[in-house]
Amino acid sequence: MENQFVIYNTLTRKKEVFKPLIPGYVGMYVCGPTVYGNAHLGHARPAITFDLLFRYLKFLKYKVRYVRNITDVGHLVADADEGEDKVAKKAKLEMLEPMEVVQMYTHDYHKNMDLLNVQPPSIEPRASGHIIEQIETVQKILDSGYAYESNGSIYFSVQKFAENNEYGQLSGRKIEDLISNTRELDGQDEKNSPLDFAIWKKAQAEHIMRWPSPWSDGFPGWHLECSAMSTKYLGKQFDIHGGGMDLTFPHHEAEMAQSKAANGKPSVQYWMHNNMITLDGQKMGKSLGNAISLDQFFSGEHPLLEKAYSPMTIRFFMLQAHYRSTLDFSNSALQAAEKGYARLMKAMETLEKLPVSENSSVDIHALQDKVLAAMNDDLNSPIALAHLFDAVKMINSIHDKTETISSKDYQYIKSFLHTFLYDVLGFQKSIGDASSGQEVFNDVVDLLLNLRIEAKANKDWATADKIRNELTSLGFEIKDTKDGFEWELK
RNA sequence: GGUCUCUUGGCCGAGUGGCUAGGCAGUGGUCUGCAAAACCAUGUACGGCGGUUCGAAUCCGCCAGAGACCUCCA
Repeated sequence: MENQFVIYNTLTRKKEVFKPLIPGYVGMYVCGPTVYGNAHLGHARPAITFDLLFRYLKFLKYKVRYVRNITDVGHLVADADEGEDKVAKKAKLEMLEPMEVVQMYTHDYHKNMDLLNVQPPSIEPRASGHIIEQIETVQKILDSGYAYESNGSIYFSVQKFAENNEYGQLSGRKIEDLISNTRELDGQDEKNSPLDFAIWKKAQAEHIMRWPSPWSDGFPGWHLECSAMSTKYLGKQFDIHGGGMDLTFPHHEAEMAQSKAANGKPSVQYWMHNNMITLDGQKMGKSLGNAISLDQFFSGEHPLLEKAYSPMTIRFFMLQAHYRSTLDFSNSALQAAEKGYARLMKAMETLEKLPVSENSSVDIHALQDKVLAAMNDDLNSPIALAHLFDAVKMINSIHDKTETISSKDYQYIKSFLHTFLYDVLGFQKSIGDASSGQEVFNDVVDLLLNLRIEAKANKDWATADKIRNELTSLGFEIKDTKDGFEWELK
């Protein structure tokens, strides 16, 4: 059976069979964070979505170059707005250097991505480290005739570009609609048309991040960095470009136009966009002031959070929804995810000690096919997970001896589940480091519980209950089993 | 205002023109001295009104509600 990997292409609004430009190799570019605030739940969505894609492509034996940028240029303006002299006169050292801000939040982002088990991309370029490339890109666009200079700034002429190129295709917009719907904004008089966007901007006096260029001391336009850096690391044409849906317009539309203007051909084969995380039905975003940071999720320190949620709970929560659907945050949804994830991981532990039989009563290949078919259908992780819960049922049934599995099948499915859950979905076992002190501690708890077994054997319920109750009050959870006990420290 | 999208059972969340998604909660059971945990089993659904069709929650139209983008945003 032919089972091809299909992905939804925003450009064509259809699912398409994925076929890389060069067989066996994939170039993908994803818009990373603008590092001016703590990483929040919204940042985790594209990171996890495209981490899944990255991992799955590697699982399919592609050699992948994954580029995810850090935007550290263009949006950073000195805090002292409104020309307040008192603030400006204060000692310079009391103000944060822009790069200090960038460093702080980049570190925060990386730390949280690690916790979420998001693999680092192959290359993580920073906009500030590619000013030269961006200036070159501006020059190329000027040479192509689709840009013009105005008062030291360079603007991209959308209407001129649209005369013999597509503009608006990605975001489904028409030039006429764009013209009639553009708002009146300040500082638009330099532009020939409100549709035009800056690719190089002359810096105002208060703008602290600035670089020399042939046109002015200034900084590159926001959309430009992605064109320049994707071209540099992936070539003029590459396979996949990803990002949040909110970036389709204007960012990606502009990027597409710039890249084509600079390179003469369309750059991206497949555009993929993840949907938003919502809070009470509204997009969660820093600018909306309703974003909950990942640090807060992991610590539980936020008025809206009933408790702390582990990074794996967040990861599981996201993968339980399709990446192109909005996903609504709530405590009950996260707690449901937490329990579901625990059940899945518990079954993975049970998997290690399954009894094998002569024959299998279960069809492990059918299971594997269903999981992979779901992934092949535009990364349908929720369906894949649904089938993995069938696997949970299967594992538990074999454990309870109501189903059987052959040794050969056992090795096969164990290997597949390990690969799929840990390498593709990126789940991790809960981190329980067994240091030597920990082992002694474990032995002591076992000792106490063995005493309890003896007490039980003697029908000394008072002692048995005392041991259990006291341990419980210390935060242990005691479970009696057929042949003994299990415990864990909550 | 323009463009587009969404509306699924107590909650989250898939999917499909006719065949049980799944998770959590609930209920019943197994296990247990009791309990907890675990495991097994299980119900309620597709915003409203029309239309197409042998058959629609799934396609079309209208209405209602919600959201996204149009400005920095994942």
